[in-house]
Amino acid sequence: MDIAEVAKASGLPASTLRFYEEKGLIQSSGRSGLRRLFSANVIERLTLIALGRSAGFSLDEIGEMFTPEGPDINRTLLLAKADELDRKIKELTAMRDGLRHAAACNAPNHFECPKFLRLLRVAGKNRVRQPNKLKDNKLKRGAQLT
Amino acid sequence: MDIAEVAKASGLPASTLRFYEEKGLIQSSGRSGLRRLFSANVIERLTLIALGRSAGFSLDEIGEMFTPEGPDINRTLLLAKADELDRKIKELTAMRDGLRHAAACNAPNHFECPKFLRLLRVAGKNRVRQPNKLKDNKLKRGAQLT
DNA sequence: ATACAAGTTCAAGTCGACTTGAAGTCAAGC
DNA sequence: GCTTGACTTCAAGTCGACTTGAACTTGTAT
Repeated sequence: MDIAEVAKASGLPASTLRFYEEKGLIQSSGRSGLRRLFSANVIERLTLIALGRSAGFSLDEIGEMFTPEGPDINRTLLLAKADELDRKIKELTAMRDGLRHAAACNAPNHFECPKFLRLLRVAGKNRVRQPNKLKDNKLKRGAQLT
Repeated sequence: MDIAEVAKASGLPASTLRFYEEKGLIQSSGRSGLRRLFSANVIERLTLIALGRSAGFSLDEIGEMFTPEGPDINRTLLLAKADELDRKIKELTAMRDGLRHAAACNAPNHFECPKFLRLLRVAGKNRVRQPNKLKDNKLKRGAQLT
């Protein structure tokens, strides 16, 4: 298949496919002149990648999942991610309930409402993006598995 | 309080506090020379912001929530976000089950396993980041409320 | 009075996942 | 034989949420 066919079949723009190839997530089976040729199984691979993305994996993590030979899967990583999802689900559930409560509650100040305060405690655990400084720090990916 | 106290109390770096002020999310109550002075209620405000972030709001959305006068809350937006969380929770749950299954299942190829295929369908709905092109498009924020 | 730690501003950098643009290559149809 | 349109490469741009750096000012302790 040429890149346009893959694009159509996968729903991804050609630019993304080139980008994924460059990152080593997929590979083209050859060239016809300059043009990439893909074998049909790249579609499966892309589906797996989409799955990974929507489960919250980064492209690098997904890259690590495909074992050196063949598109197999790192079970440990999978289970770790499942546990992570479990935690996130719990948090989001509390968050959702909290939001609904906040919308309904008419305490003059939400900080006086015990339900709201409980919500804040949950929210606190769920911090988003800040560790920018540990860069060449090495443990980054290892740390969460301890 | 000066910025260092707020930083310590909130757990946020001073740079973030300045950034939030510039974005209009918090305000300093005055200056002592050059230095910002904050009143204690900025902590509540920051807590609310943290809450919003961890519920998945962008800083701009959070900005919209604080009604012009006083740190009150836009209930419609809150409920809409709660519904959104509901959807995400369902997806993540399916995803988590799917991951656990994928780790356990030893079909030679996951694409032959009906459970896995069902998972893929769910994953498909949960697309991450691509609409970069609708920029001056106007409806962006309005669209999700229709 | 002077040092200096801690504040300030403003511009630029970072991170991940792509997208966009410019400039070039090439197979196929007229 | 020449245009055309789909492909190619490579560099640079984008988006959100901050962080970092350089150059500067100031309150406080000595």
